[in-house]
Amino acid sequence: MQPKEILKEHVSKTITLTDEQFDYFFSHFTYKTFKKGQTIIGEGDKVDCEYFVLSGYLKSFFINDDMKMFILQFAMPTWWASDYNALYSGERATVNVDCITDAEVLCLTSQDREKLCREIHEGEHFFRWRTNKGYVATQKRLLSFMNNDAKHRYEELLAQYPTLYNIVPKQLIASYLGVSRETLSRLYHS
Amino acid sequence: MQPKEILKEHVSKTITLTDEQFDYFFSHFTYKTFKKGQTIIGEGDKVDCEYFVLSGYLKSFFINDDMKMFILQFAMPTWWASDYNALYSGERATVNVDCITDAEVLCLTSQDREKLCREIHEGEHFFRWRTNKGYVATQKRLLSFMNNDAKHRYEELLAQYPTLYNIVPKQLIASYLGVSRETLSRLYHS
DNA sequence: TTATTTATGTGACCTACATCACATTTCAGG
DNA sequence: CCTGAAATGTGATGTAGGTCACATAAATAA
Repeated sequence: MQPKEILKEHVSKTITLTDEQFDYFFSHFTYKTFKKGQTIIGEGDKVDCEYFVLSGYLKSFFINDDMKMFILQFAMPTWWASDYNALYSGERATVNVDCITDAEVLCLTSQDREKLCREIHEGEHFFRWRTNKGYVATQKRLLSFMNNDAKHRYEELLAQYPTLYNIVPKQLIASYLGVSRETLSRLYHS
Repeated sequence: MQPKEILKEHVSKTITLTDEQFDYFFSHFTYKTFKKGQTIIGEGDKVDCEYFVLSGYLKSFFINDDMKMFILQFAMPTWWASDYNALYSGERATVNVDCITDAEVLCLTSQDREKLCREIHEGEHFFRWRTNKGYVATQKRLLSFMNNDAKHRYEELLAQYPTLYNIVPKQLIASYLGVSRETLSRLYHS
């Protein structure tokens, strides 16, 4: 399937655009490819894009002072990724985004997103709903963090995204769950 | 300050509306008062409103199977509160909202919010940005949960919201931080 | 293929925080 | 102003999960 079709199908789940409107919408995106391991957003960068994943897997993550990594999100096809704090506030990136596998993405600059939101009311609607879904999902994850132990969170993750298990190194799964890789290893060998 | 002025000042930080537009916007809100301890949204309720706090303090929280409480958010004046999952999905409430103190709020039904978003482009813009801020804040809190220990999170909370310390029972602060009340007590007596 | 890194498994031990028990203080209602 | 009910403090003890150390396996480069 073509990038344009993938995006169209995704957007159509929330809003209805005429073909002309969608052509215009799509014209603001730039197609890019990245290699496995490549950095898309690095800490300290100026952030001006968000990324719509066409193929492959990204991760957005934070590195603390002890060089320990915490994964905020895995991004799979039709998901969006960026450092949304930096993107909306204009501050430098504190969150990194890089490629777990080779990946194809569509880039949308913050400027163009705001332009599209201004020019196409439905576009603004789309981005409101997308953000809202992200908000609710993050809140659920926060609750799960407070409420459940590591084993429970591990099972939850696998139930929700079975594909991750085969594609993503266990280290990264551990970083997502907020446990050490040793603990994760013990969890699923029991 | 009047409810209308409080909301206007709040909304003006993100968007510009003419007086007529704002009058129309405001006409969709309903003023309500609640007593300390009163439930605004209870688990299992049908949720059709979100609440803009004019005065007082609310909390939104989740109760797990062991009857343990987890606080998602304290809502203070000019903050919004609801069960946003239930509100957007139409499902029953899993998150409760109640009053820590006597409170005045403005209620906006989900229907009216969507109506306003449809009729006033700037309105949609406002709600998109508000949600985005919530999203980023929740993501930061999630990171803090993974990264920092209870003491660090405690100091972070007090630095950000010093007023909470005097108004909100320590139990609730503990529930927000995700530690037992005993542990919290030990943290700040050392 | 082999060499060299990088990911994973597993034991021993440590620590932050939970839980339970009970004392003490604070507060709201009569 | 008293009185019972919450809220808070504090000790003793348990446990999930961290950290360190090293073995093994898998992936990537040469």
